[in-house]
Amino acid sequence: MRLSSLPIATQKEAPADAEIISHKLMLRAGLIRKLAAGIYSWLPLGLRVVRNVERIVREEMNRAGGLEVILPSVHPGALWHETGRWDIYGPELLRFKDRHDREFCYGPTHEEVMTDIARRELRSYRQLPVIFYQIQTKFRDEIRPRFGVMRAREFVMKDAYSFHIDDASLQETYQVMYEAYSRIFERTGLRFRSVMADSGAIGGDVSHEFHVLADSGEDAIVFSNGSDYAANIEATPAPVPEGHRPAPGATMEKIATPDTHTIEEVSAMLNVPASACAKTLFVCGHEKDTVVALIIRGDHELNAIKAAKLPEVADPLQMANTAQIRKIANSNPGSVGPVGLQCKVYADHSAAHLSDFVCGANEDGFHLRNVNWVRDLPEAATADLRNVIAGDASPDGSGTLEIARGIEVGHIFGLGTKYSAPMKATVLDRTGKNVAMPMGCYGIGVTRIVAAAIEQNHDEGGIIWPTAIAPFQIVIVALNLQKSAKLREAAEALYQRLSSQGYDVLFDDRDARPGVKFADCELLGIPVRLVIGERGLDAGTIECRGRRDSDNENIAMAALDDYLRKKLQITS
RNA sequence: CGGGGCAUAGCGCAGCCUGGUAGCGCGUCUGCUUUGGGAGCAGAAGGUCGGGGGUUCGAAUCCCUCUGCCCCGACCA
Repeated sequence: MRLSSLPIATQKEAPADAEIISHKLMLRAGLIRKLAAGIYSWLPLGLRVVRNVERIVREEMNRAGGLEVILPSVHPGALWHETGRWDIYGPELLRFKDRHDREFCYGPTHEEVMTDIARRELRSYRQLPVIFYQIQTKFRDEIRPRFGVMRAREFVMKDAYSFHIDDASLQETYQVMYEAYSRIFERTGLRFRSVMADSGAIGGDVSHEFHVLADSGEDAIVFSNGSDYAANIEATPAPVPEGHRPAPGATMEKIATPDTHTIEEVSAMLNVPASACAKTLFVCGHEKDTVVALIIRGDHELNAIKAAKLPEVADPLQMANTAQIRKIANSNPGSVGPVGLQCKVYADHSAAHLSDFVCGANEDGFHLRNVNWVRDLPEAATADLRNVIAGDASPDGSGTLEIARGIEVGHIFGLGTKYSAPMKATVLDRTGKNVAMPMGCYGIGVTRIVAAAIEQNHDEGGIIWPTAIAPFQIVIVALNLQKSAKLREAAEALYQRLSSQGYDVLFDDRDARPGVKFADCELLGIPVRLVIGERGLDAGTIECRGRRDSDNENIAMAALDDYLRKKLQITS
């Protein structure tokens, strides 16, 4: 592509509403443009990256035995009623009606549609297992779209679904897909990690997530320094304290703590560590108008996924509002505690292990000190309610846990018959009996990978694309073309030659000053830059520089092919 | 959804408090000069100040309302 024919100008300043680096750079480089909140257009350079990611995904899906399809993005509501998800999916499901007043939705995921295909087409165990996949636009009406295409409402996803005669076959395919995913992310050139995950709303028992590692990631992922244990923090069990709870010491006393609301403030005022405080959180109960109290040690954080699994607690987790808290605790948030509560109380294992702890007194401006379970309040039901913290023992018993940030770009699930049973997607087994097919589903956020790649790979100058997904492998910068016909001929010839050799080449043939061209090269992040100027022309050399290099290399024209092969070593 | 904020040229912003002919930087266009790290000079185009309503002789500015967008939020107990 000739840059002179691309009518998209790069920008020095990013729009004020872009917050994270990938969003800013994508806008400045002209990869995307916003149409509405969470809805983006992909411009030529951005689309090339998307297509490269898609190509890798498609190749590996095909290699894993997947069959590509394209399913409709608009779904009849009736299909979603069959599985009950029309009612439980919530406002993220974009619903609308056609001219006949019939219900439809824009597909946020395609289990229903895929299962409908399966139940129509699949008749016999002899046809199984089968993997269908598609690469297609999804829409999820996110509460708060943000971070550009990272958390967009409309996005491109690869979703695959597998159908099986039994769980053993599902597990086999699950493993195949796990390996395919690992290859996909290796081939993108990104640093990634697979972790065990909570299967969440989609259901099933086995589940792994694939995360691109980046400090700006929204997810916390946990791994052991003593084993290969790795999991999403949501799914990591916290260790249960060992040994007996220390015996109660001094008598419980009430102390005035005016204007002291947070654990930090309380622990500073009373000069006790946060780990000797108990914080009380009220969440909405499963039964209407009930609340449940959750007690967590002061230095710990509530894990919403774990809490929502408690039988008395509403799923998804919803915090009680101030009015509900006042009603049950007789005080405002900031002074609440577990002593004397009339509602169901759960204590995290670590909180249940506390003796002589500090907590709110259920009276505004007061806290209690030297509080003890059994002696001062009934023993609470215990559960794992907290996020693990760095240094906790690994759940598999070897090593301690460390925490890193990640961007979730892939997720695979063993679904079982969660969809096939209600939708009656059955086949005949060897004995001639109808059985519901266990299913797996496997997703990759194609457009999110593009943003994640930038989050992980950028510098002050701009994007640094991994070669495999870069919009172009090579950029030819021709300096002062207008001054020398000879220079122009040489640049043209090089562009033609490299293009015909199969390289994706961007030719900066604009009549712009050198500084402008160099700055754009860095912003666009093309892996290899070749500069043609008067300097090397007569000497028969060309100036080469990798995007991450700090210096130029002058390569003899004859040696250019070797240089490029080495620099761009493309894995496949 | 709750709370906060913003909306003025393609992008970034000022002007608003204290009402009186809409500005700056970048970008764009023309010309000349310049040409190895986002050039200089001269000129130009481009805005119904998000929409609607009100107050006023007069509204970007004050008031009401609608819309759009952004940020924060279940981690405060």
